[in-house]
Amino acid sequence: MPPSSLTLFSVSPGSPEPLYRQLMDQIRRLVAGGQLAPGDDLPSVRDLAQSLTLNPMTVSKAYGLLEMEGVLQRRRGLGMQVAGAQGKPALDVAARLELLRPILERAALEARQLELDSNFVLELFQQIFEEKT
Amino acid sequence: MPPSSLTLFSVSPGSPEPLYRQLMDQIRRLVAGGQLAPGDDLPSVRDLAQSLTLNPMTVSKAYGLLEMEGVLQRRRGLGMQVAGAQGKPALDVAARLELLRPILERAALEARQLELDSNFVLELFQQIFEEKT
Amino acid sequence: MPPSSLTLFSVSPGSPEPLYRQLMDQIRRLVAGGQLAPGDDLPSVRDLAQSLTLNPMTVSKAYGLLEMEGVLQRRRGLGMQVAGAQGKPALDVAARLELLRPILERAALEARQLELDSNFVLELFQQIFEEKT
Amino acid sequence: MPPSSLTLFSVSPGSPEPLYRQLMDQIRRLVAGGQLAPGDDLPSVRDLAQSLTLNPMTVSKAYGLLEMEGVLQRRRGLGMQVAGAQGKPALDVAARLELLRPILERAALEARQLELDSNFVLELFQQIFEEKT
DNA sequence: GTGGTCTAGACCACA
DNA sequence: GTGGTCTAGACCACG
Repeated sequence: MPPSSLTLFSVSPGSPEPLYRQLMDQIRRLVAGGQLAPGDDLPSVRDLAQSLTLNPMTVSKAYGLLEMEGVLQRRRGLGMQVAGAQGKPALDVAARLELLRPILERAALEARQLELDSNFVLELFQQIFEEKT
Repeated sequence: MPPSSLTLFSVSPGSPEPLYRQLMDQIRRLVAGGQLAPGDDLPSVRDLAQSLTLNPMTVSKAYGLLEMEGVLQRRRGLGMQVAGAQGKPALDVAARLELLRPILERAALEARQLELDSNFVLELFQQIFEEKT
Repeated sequence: MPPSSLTLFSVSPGSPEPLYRQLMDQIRRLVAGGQLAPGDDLPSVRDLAQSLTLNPMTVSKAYGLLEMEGVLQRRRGLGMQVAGAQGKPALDVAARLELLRPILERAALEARQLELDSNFVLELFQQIFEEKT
Repeated sequence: MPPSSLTLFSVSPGSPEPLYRQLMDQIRRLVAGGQLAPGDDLPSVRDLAQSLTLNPMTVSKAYGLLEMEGVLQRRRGLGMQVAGAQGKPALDVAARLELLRPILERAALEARQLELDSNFVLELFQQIFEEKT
């Protein structure tokens, strides 16, 4: 159970989404996608806060709420780690797609409001998707 | 340019979305969808506020911000109306696609964190895009 | 004393400046510059209002205030005309330059806030000035 | 990034210019002139409101609009600060000149209505421009 | 009649 | 502590 890299994480201070919530969503996705596996250690509150230039309380709040959800578990004196198999089984593709649905709906809404053609939008999306891979 | 009906509008006070923002989104959509055409009058601040049981300032804030965006136009002493073609030079397709880029990048990021395959994601996106059209 | 042409006048509804005041300033300038000479007839309230798509009351207010200032004079049943020599003598160049000073100061202020070099600004100004002549 | 002093700010309640707009203009000028540098903190809404004996909402309105313009940046729970270089890509000279064009066109129009010679006008403009620098 | 500004005072979410 | 939202109610300029 290797410690997870700091480079997995990022937040956008400009977004209307609260910072602690951005973090929570992100960790949930990383766990669902398997990039954070059960037993993996998470970065310490202090390290992650420094790396993202956040207030440590913000990171702590995200960790705390995810612990309540059962996604993470606190091991006294050792930091947080991803909850084991008894917490939640890894999600299959269909379930992970469902997690993606909200943002796709929002993007589709914006595209329609911009009166954009489906083909152009899909093409741009594919291009963005692949270039950063 | 008939006055637009009060019945076009509604807000949900329970939503986390601020009331003035709900109104803005709604008006933008009505304009984009053609239910409010350039030159149409909007309900007066007071009428709309009363109809939605809102404070007039809340409506006024929405109107004011939409004026700054170029969606609406003030006619002094006469009320607001939907901005005509001269209001916005009408962005071309490429420019509008650029406006969409940020949310697509965010969606792509989330999809990658979920370890989802590009094909599945694009398919879901297309389906969402087209079903609501 | 020919009737003055409707084409001399214009207003910008988008400006923060009240419409009646825009009209007043404009007429004062046209009189100061000699394009409206003492004895010249002004367009009727109705004609001018229609030509500028203004409320006739707005035009009437401008005319009324200029009458109080002595710039215009009302001739019963015949409309307004530019006040004669006894009203105000034509302004010399220095005086007319003074009337221009406020907007030049405002333009200079904006240019400085934009950190623009005096040479570039003057060049653009000259170009604009001459192309529309 | 030191907190900016309260003593930098002032408003005149007697002016026809709205208070929030006076504040906006002042902050824009302070930023343009370098007295407020990117990264500097602004006084808190409450502090500035008390110092100017304004309602906090008035200050908040000014801050909010400047944020929309990209001049200021919100740091949640920490207050506002002057937007950094990444906020605005810093317009080049040509683009900034374009922002100046509307007022120069208006000034040229007024000058023509006053039947003023281009040389006199440019000379006065240059004089005004340079004396206040 | 229209919208715009301002105040006072309350409540909320975020860090 | 920070800013954001909303209300109630007042006053103003404009048309």
